[in-house]
Parts: sequence; C-alpha cells; structure tokens
Amino acid sequence: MPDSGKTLKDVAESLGISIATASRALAGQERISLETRRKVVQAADRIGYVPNRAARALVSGQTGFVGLVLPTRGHGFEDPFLGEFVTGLGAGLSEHGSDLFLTAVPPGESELSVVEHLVRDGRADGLVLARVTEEDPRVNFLMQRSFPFVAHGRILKTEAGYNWLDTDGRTAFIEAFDLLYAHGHRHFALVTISEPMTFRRQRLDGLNEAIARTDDPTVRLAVAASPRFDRETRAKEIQRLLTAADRPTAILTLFDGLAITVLQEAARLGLRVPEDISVIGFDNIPTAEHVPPGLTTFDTGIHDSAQEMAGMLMRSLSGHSSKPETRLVHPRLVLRGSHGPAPKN
Amino acid sequence: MPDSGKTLKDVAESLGISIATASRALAGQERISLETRRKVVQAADRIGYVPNRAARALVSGQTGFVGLVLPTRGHGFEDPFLGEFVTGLGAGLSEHGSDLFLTAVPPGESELSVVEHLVRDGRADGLVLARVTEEDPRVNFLMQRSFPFVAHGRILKTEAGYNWLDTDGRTAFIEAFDLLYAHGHRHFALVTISEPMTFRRQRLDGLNEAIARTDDPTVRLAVAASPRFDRETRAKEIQRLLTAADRPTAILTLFDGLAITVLQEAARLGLRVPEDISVIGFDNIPTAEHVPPGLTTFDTGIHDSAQEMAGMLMRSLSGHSSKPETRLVHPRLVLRGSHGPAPKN
DNA sequence: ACACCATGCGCAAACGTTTGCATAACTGTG
DNA sequence: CACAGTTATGCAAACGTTTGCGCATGGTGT
Repeated sequence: MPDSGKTLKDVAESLGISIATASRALAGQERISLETRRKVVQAADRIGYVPNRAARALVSGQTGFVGLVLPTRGHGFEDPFLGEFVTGLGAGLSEHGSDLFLTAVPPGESELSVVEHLVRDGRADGLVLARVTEEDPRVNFLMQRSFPFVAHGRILKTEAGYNWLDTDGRTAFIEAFDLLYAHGHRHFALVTISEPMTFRRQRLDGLNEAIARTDDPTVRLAVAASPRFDRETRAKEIQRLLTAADRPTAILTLFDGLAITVLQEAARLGLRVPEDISVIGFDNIPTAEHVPPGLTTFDTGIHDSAQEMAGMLMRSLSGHSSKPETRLVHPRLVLRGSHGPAPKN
Repeated sequence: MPDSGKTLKDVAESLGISIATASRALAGQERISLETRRKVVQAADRIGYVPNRAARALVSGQTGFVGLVLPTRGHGFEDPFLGEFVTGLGAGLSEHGSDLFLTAVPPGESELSVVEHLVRDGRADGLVLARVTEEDPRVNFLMQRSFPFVAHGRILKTEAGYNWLDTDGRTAFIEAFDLLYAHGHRHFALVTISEPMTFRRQRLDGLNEAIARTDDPTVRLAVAASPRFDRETRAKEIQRLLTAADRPTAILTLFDGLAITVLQEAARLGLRVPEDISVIGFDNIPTAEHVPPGLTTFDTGIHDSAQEMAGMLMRSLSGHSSKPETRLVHPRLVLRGSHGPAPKN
C-alpha cells in the first residue's frame, strides 16, 4: 500500500503541460520539440517518476514479463539443471529489459492447466518451457494459440513450427559409444528413466544407431529404467544390472545423477571404476568433477543455452522474425576418470 | 498480441447483467444473490474468462508478484544456495497464489538502484532479499519506505524492525569448534571471504567465542580470506595456509565451496584427510556427500527456510501481523569423513 | 495575399478491473 | 396499504498509461 505514486500527471503539472505530451516526450519517438523533451526528462528525473507497470501493461498489452512454469518436485531442485537454466534465462532477458517469473505448479494441477491460465490472464508476454515431453500438450496448446514461447527440447512430431533449443543427445551418445567401443567394450548398458521425455528417446536412438553402425554382433545392450525421481527403485535397478551374471562393462547414463548412483552402487559391490566398469554421465553437474574417480560426462553449457533461448524469445516477441528459430547444441565430452579400457577376461 | 480477451464484459453481456455485478459475484464477498453468483461463475467458466492481471493490479495496487533481485555473478550459480532458495520461495508463494519474479542486476548497476526502481514501478507487492551485508543499504531503504519485504540474513544494527530469517552460524561454528577441540585439535584455521557479509562476521564471532570459552592458551587461529568468487586467489590463500611452517590441523570454512577447495589443495600437497587435517564445510551442497572422504558440514535446510520466508512475507502483506517476524534456524551438523582426531606429533 | 503543409501540443477515449453510491426490488411490520 | 429496512443490482468514477485525432501556430510555396 505504500504507493510512492509519482505519476505522469505530477510530471506534467510541474511543467504546466499535458499528460499526453509528457508521455510522448518520455517515449522518445513521437513528434515533440527537443526543448520540451529535455524539460520533461529532466523533470521526471527530479521528481523521481517511474512509469507504472500495471497501467502500461493494461493499455499496451505488454507486461515485460516472461514466465517459466516449474513443477514442484518435492524438495528443491532434484535437477541441478534448473539453477543454471534460470540464471541463464534471467541474464538473457535482462539484456532486453524483461523479467523472468516462476510459477510453481500446485501439487494437484497439471502443467498444462497452469500454462493455459497464464496465457489467458495476460501475465506474460511469452513463455519458456523446459523438460519437453514427446507429445507435450503445452507445446501444442501454445502453438495453436500462437502464443510466443521458446522451449528447451523438442516434441516428436514437429521439429520446426516453434522456437526451440535442444541438446544434441543423439550424436553425444554416438560419441560416447564410439569412445567406449574403441576401448574394447562390447557389453553395454543404458541407465535411463521411465518418463517419455524426448531427450530419452533421442539418446537411445543415438546409441542404437551407433551400435548398428558397428555391425558387430558381439555388441550387447542392457537397459535399466526407473522413474526419474524415485531414488529407491533407481538404486535397485542399478544393483540388478551390476550383479547380473553377464554384467556390462560399460554403462551409459541419461544424466549425471544416474551415473553417480552407478558409481556408488559399484563401490558398494566392490567393483572398481574404471578397471571393472566404465561409466559415462551427462550434464556435467558440479559434483561430476569431485566424485571419484571423476565422472566422464558431457557438458551442455546450459547457462549459455538458456541465455540464447531468452534471445530467441525476445526476437519472436518483437515480431522481427516471424519464422521460428531452432538451435541444436552439441554437448562437449569431458574426459575424466570414470572410463577406461574394457577389462580382459 | 494474441490477446485471448475474454473480459468481464463478455461474461456480463452473456447473462444480461452489469459488469459490476459480475465482478462482485466472482469476488465472492459482496452481497449478491446466491442465484446470480452461481450463474456468473458458471458462465465465466463456460466462456473461459480469466481476470486480467494488469487491470486488477492497476486498481487494487496488488500485483500478485514478489520480487527477488539476483546479482548476475558471471555464469550461473556460483552459489548452489540460490537454486534451493528459489524453488523454496516459489513453493511457499504458490500456496498463497503469488508468483516469484527474478530480476537480474545489470552489470553496471547497483543492487540498491534496482530495488529502488522495483519499489517505485509497482511491479511487486513485496520483495525478498538474499545475501544481506552488514550495513545493507537495501534493507535500510525498504524499511524507511516501509515496503514489505523479508530478508535472508540480518544487518548489524537492527535485529528486529523487519522480517528476517537467518541461519545461526554463530552456534554452528561453536559446535564445530567444540567437536574439533574434543578431537584434540589446537591449531585452527578459518577460510573465509573478504566481503562484509553478515554471516561471515557471525560465524567468526562464534568461533572466537568458542575459543575464548576454552580458556586454553595453546589454541591458535589462522585466517585466510579471499574474494568470494575469485577462485584463483582462493586457491593461493589456501595453499599458503597448508604449506605454512605451523600448518593448522583443523580447518573451518565459511561454506562448502571453500572446503572443497581445501580438500583439493590438500590432495595436491599429499596431505591426508582426515589423518593430517580435518576440514568442515557449511551448507551441505550436493557435492559434499560425494567428494572424498565425504565432507563434514552443516545442513541449513535452505529450501524449507525459503518456503517459510515466503510465508512470513505473505503474512506481512496481508497486514495481519504488523510486527515483523524473525526466525533463527539452527543448522544440523552432518558428520562425514573429513574430520577426525588431531595428528600426534 | 492566399492556400498549404509540417510541427508541436492537448483532448479524450481506451485498456479491464474494483468499488462507493444510488436505486430498485423485495420483505415484513404496523 | 404505507413505510422502513434489507437486499440485490446498476451507474460511473477511478487506477495510470498510451494514442488517434483535432487544433493551433508558424513557415513555405505560388
């Protein structure tokens, strides 16, 4: 309630001019004498006038806000991803004078309904979507309403038609496989999640593609999937993998969190990394550097990606380019200690 | 521009009633016949009416937004702290129907000027402050304008007078010291930062208090400080500490990031942890669990704290309690492998 | 001298709500 | 049946801005 309340009216009155003139003078574009413009700017500065966002939004339809919908996944970020992502976006948006707002999805509700609500109440000029699923209803909804947005990740069907930036998990997994294959590994495993996230499919595709390309019938692949945030079954699945009679020697994982669990379970079972098994992660979270023997993984440069996404969205907001932009980012392989030659036996 | 645009007027017209009546029916408080209320709610639902935030904000002065000012500290979160903090706030605010927005501080500008601007343009109903410094100008500015806010951390002078939640670093450091002292350590070091953050002072005070209380003249304390985000001089300072003739056997650090650097430098110098030196961190970041030999540290429950801060702010917004709330959270000591008995010599 | 145009400014409407006040309709009482 | 009291509804102002339009003013061309 402590409305500071210096309005355009105050500025105008202090100069004996009309509100309209003051508004135009500050806008800077309209036909206004240089003289008055100078005076108005000066007066505004002296009085401490700051334009009211709500009023401006009401008439212009532009809020200066970009929204990000966050699932409330129990406590905090299971995903270290989000921290970098949010600051990257914030940095990118601030370059264009916009702010980022987060809205948490209440436990009961669906992400889609939250997005629908957001679009309708005019809270945001544009939206950012993270964690796109294969048939993400949010993407389809926003495209249909032609509401400006940018997504991290692709849906299956349409690769264009909207602004997206994605990590090229396919080629990354090919690279990882080739590395391990070159090290003599023939018995692989993939630790993945059960949810239908597009990146899961992409990486699996890459892996299968690489395997097919070797045309080597001795190559085998086991898969262990568990719900993304279910630590318990995750650990169980990995144990199953590591204690199987035909234990794999090379383990690819969908993201570092899974790889770290693999390292832990391996340690518990007395398996040495990388002598007995090689493990490769994805994302290069901070812990990857410190968990022994150092996790070989892919750096996705998520901060910069998010910043670029902000730019994509702002461009599509300003209406300059009506064509959607798309960008595929190639992650960088970070070699550490968790991979090595296949054990001989 | 794709303004969905179902307004109150649409709802009213579809029922042949006035806008005012429709508004009141949806507000739910006013004297309205149960009959019309039912009809209006139903019509609104059918049409897909969602109240326009900007218009509502303009007249009511309430935006439904709470702001958080983020320093853009190079790339991403140097601070794992912020990730948890942001989601905690988001969760807490969503319970009350508010959203959190982040505004990054542009490189040139000061945090204070951003805050001033925020307060004036009516973007937010309230503000959240993080990383409070000893004489934080933001706190003083907001108190003086009696703008609703809640801060994580205290300024030096006033401990009441505004809503704050703080981690009790003083008693935590006493606890840490006592633990190490009981293990026979007599030669201590504190690795800290150069910035005048209040929590730095609090923890140092705690440490000095604990030392004084032993009344043991053989206890010594060395201090190594470096700029918070300057990795290089940080490493140098720590090296200096570890290679000194009278190398300390127990090292307390202001936060886990510093502790991890200590562990790294110790490893590089061939020092064993905890046999040669004990190291204790603060914050219990995810990496703490995985960095060998496991970092003994304090868990601050920052997610829950942030969520509670959201509650404090919302209460002060609703004007229920005009008195500021304050809360001191005691961090929980997490025992891992990085501390042990003092080496004999 | 006239018409004409460019320039600089003001008036007032509009954006979609909320809300104080007036008014209409209804209820019960004498 | 009149009156007061209650209840439900409508009218219109207000929030602070932007912007289309019109109106002066003064300069330029013929």
